[in-house]
Amino acid sequence: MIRIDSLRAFIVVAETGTLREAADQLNRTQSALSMTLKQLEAELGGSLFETDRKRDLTDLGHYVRQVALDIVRDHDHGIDLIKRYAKGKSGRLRLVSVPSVAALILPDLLQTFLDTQKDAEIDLVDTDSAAVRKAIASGRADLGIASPGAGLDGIETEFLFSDELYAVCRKDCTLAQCRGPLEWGQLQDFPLIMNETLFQLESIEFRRLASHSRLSARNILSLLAMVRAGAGITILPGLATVSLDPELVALPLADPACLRNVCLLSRSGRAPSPIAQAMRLHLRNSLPLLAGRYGFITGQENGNPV
Amino acid sequence: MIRIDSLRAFIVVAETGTLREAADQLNRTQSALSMTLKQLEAELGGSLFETDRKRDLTDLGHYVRQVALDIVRDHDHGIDLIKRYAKGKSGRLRLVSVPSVAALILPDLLQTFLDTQKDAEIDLVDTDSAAVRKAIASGRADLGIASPGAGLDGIETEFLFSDELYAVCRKDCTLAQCRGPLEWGQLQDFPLIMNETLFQLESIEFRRLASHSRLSARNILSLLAMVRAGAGITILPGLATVSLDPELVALPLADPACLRNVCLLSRSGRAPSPIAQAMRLHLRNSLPLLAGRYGFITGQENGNPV
DNA sequence: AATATATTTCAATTTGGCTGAAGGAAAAAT
DNA sequence: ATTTTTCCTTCAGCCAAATTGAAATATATT
Repeated sequence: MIRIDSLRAFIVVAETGTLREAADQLNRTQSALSMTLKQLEAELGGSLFETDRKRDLTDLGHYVRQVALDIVRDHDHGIDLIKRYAKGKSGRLRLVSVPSVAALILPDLLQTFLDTQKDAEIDLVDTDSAAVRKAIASGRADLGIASPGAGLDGIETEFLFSDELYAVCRKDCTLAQCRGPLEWGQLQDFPLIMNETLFQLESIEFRRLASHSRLSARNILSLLAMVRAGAGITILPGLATVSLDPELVALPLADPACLRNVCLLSRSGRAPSPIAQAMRLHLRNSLPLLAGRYGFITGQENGNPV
Repeated sequence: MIRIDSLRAFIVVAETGTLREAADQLNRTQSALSMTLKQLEAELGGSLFETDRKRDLTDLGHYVRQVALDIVRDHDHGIDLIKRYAKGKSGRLRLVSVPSVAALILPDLLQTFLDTQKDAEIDLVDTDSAAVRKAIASGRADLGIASPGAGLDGIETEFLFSDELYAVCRKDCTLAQCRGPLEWGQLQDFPLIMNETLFQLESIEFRRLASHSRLSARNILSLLAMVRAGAGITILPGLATVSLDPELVALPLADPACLRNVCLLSRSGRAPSPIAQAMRLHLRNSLPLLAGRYGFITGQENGNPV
């Protein structure tokens, strides 16, 4: 039987590289650790360390360490959930979101949430959609807000809202003079700076434009800096253009497929914690109220379950 | 401390609804289970069941059950990953081999290996012996199959089998008429095309022949093309002559030293990955069975540890 | 109320990890 | 090369914690 404490011990030893130091951290004698590791190795039928000294891990050791880290993290998180629930606390919600939503929508929304759930705690992290999905799939976060995008399995997707895309260019760009929604053709003479949202767009005409793009940026700030510097134009969801640099303008696009879908992601096959459940409801209730303010669409459409 | 076994016990009790039945399933007495649950409840500070009878769960019980299911499932999955990896059932093996072995022996052998190790992945690369040794020494590959040959340090060598060498010439070559194994002398009037295997051969008479050679090739295809074009004769291990061009013939050699040794190479001073270990055993077990088919020798001789 | 079923409690026992001391092997220092 | 130091393993005894079996108690069934 592999005990979880053995894995914990192994992780610490692998980290410190010495039994004695690990023994100190774990408040155990080195002999106890030595025996624990020996037993673990016997169970696996192979060594975890290259020599008696615990400095270098074997191939097996590296693998076990990786998996053990996950096992221990998941385990601790689960136990934590249970204990918090038992204590009547709502617990801590680990939320990961794309920056535009995190910056514009979540502040209000989390505020009202915290008002109703006095003892709830929220960790909010923002990154790009791919990283959000990764965090959810690996269990590092409870709830994610991002574009659906294919990719990792084990993610449950629920549609939240759609956001129209806008072309963004300098105020003095000739494009800024155009009246009415822009057709793809009108963009073709301007260098396009790609960003993550655009990889979702599947329209053929857009793909053609995109194939000529020679520049891309992940971070909105640097993306806009490039546009401001005259490196080209880009396309962004409406939310990201709410408080735009006065040098720049956001122009509507004609193609009705120009939408970014924003979804709520959670790890599938996993019991949602009460607080995650509450947040989910809160989102569904509050988003329609915010829709007018930011001009996005919370239809009854279904999401794109992956 | 909440033990994972307590959660397991609780899950079963919650499922069966009775202590006695759960006790049967878990091979434990009901009193043990009773105490386990009591301890769990003490830890949480609340009851898991509505009454002493285990039929109905409390709210806390329902929640703990949900989360416990996840915890236990994740835990078991992780432990399973580790155990499978440790047994060589999963993971990636980077294998480098000389072409003759890669082409003739490995296909079957890898197939049967993959049959038993369903989740294993193998990268197979073929090159000449020198490159194989380099790949092993540098850590670019886990396991190599090649001639021992001196050279780089840090390589562990284990004898696999010996393969007899044959002279290869055109069917219409006068040599092809000779009966019985050829003596070195009989070859001296024919231009010899050198190849990598021949650098291993240390017989003095052969060295004399070799010193007059003016042509050499690394690639078997071009080597044979030269022989077919009448550029001379060459000498190859039996495995490389298994499906010979119909224009060519392979003739046995008299010198008993005419052997190519094929060895299993691995980086020394390093614990092999479990899958490499599994492959090593598989090779040792399977090669004797193939020996008859391809006419090579898997004696109990020791390898030539470098 | 009486019987049958299910669970708790308690002392005794077993299991298994932990400690501390002694011994051995590797690295560092002389 | 030899000594010293550092680090790890091994072993016997110890101790805590889980388990058992029997007796007591609670809950359902008739």
